[in-house]
Amino acid sequence: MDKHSTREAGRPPGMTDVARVAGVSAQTVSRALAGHPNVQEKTRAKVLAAVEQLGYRKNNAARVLSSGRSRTIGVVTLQTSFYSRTALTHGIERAAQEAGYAVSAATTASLDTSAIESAMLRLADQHVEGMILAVPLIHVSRQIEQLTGAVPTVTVDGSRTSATEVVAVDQSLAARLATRHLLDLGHETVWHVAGPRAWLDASSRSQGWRAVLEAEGRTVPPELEGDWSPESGYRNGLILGRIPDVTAVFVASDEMAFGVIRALHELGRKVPEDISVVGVDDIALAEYCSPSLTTVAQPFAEMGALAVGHLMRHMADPGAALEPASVEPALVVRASTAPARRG
Amino acid sequence: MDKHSTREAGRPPGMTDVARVAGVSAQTVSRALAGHPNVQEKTRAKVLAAVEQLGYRKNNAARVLSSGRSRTIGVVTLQTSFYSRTALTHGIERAAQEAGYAVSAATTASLDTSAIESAMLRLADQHVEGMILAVPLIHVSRQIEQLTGAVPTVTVDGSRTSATEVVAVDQSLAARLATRHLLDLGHETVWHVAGPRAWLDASSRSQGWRAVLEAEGRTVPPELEGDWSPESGYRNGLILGRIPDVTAVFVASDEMAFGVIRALHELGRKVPEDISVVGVDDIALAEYCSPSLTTVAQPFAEMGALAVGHLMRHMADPGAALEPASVEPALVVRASTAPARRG
DNA sequence: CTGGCAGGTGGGAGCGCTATCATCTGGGCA
DNA sequence: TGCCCAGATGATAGCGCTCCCACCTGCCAG
Repeated sequence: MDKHSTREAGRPPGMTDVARVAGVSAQTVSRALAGHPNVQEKTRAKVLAAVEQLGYRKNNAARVLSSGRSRTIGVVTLQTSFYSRTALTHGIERAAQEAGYAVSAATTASLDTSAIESAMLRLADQHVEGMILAVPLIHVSRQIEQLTGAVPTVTVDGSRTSATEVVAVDQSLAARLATRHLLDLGHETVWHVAGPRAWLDASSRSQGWRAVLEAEGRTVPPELEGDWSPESGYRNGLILGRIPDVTAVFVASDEMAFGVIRALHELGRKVPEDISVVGVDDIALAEYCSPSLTTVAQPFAEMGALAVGHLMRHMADPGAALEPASVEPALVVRASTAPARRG
Repeated sequence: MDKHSTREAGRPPGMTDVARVAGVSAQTVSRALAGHPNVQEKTRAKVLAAVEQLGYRKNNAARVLSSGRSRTIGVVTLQTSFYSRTALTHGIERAAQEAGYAVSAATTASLDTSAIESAMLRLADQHVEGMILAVPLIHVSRQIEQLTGAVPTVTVDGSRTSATEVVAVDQSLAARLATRHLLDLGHETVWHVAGPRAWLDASSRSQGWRAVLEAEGRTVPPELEGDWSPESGYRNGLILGRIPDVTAVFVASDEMAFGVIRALHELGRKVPEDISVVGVDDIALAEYCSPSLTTVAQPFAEMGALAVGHLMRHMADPGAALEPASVEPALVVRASTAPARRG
């Protein structure tokens, strides 16, 4: 049990208080607490005891001001509750925490360059030592270029500036896996409900899908576009379900896939008997959809860790340019896909 | 180091640089930028021009150190991607931003008192001016009691300490709405898949459900318990589906409800023809489930705003105790519920 | 026996900003 | 005309910590 603090002063105890109690200098306290090597075990123990006794807590603001180091990284994310963004953020938080860094999040409601700029500026104001841009940055403004020059930055699934490292899931591969899976099942061709064009990962998936069809000499159906929402999937599903040719659909996200399946269901087209559907993300609910959803799982946690790792190395040596890295998604086959009916 | 030299290009411009360029004192710059009333328009304009010219950005650490005010509030959340937590966090972020406060998030992987304590301490280290506990705090430790005494705190859906304000969705009402809806449809009684007992909102829902059944003189079936995951819903669904009596189920979250429906489906029990299911949350996918899910919508964004509003008032006047506030959920009837079959 | 060297420690000097008080201007009023 | 007050500005002193350097022990080699 901890005892009541003996200090009567209104102010919380400072390093000098600890120093006085431990019978050493403030400087030694600083070193002992920072894990500096050149401190005797005995001294360190005394300091720790004093810290315990006083209930001392470091003052972060003072540390930052004095050292210029904040031990904090910033993450810019879009203000949505799409699974992918949430999962990625968690991966980043965990990895950062393990690396001894705090995470400061700045969300932006839109993808306007100016909105992203302002989020980055907010982080810069907090003296973050590095930033992770988890938004599909397409346009790189002068301002952003300048910021990424000043603060080590890693972009996730986005464009790179001259000074930015990029970490990404190989979205093209995700699309190729999904498309090939459907072709392997005997479908003549595969339709595609894409994400918003402004998102880099959406367009990568679109390209991967197209590439496979072209390589196999299949006709490439016109591409439909959603906005990641289940509702947009539903709308596109209502269209697809009215086209007799459609037997296989690759949807750019699980959430949209739910909408597509729902629409097909309402139109009386059975999944997977009449139409096979593949999503992307492998959200927790994918397995519990009816039918359970075949999808391409994205290693979000791994991504977050990778992004943080890259950022750490970039921060340690801003000069050395790192290779862009990518991690590989994996196909998860469930019940929403079936062999094409030979008719 | 020569302190007499003019500013080098290496370091970002400081307030003294702005002062020099504007031809005023650093003090006046501070006042002008803080929107202090006693500054001439002309002077303020000069300062602003100098700021613009130099690209000056305030140093947050120095401001905090000097003034003791951080203009930041902290949010403690559980490290999950359950919809409810994500949505609430967004509500908080938005409201805080509008109030001119930054949000610092501290996630905890577990509900251990010690884990929550450590998250709160991390926030305290960052000199947050207020905290929002968005975790279902059950056990209040001395340490926590002490922290909430030192930093204005608002709890969302949790216990209150002696110094904490509480904001909550009326979860009991949510449960009563769902249960009564099912009874109104003619079901003899309603089964319940609850959330983890450790969560206050889960137990409130359980109580509300039980209260309605008892008030109506119905038999209260044994309660099943999940962990919010779709998978746990599935497991419980496999049990419920094997009990012939079951015709109506109130599930404590949409995500679990998906699992329940899936399991019932596999067992050949039709929803809603054989069994009606109601969830809680109204996640985006609820409408696109098959059948679309009847659920109780929670006003998460409103909650976030309410919590921030409460916190702001509490911060402004820590003395005056505020009323606990609650917002009301609303039933959304979709296709997963139907009248009981008269047999 | 002495110099040197290394690990430990202490003593300032700031980091960039704001709080506090002092100073200086300009009217309004007797 | 003068006095006084209020509004506008400046000077100074820290906020709590970490940096750089000086210092002081020992202990080894020369």
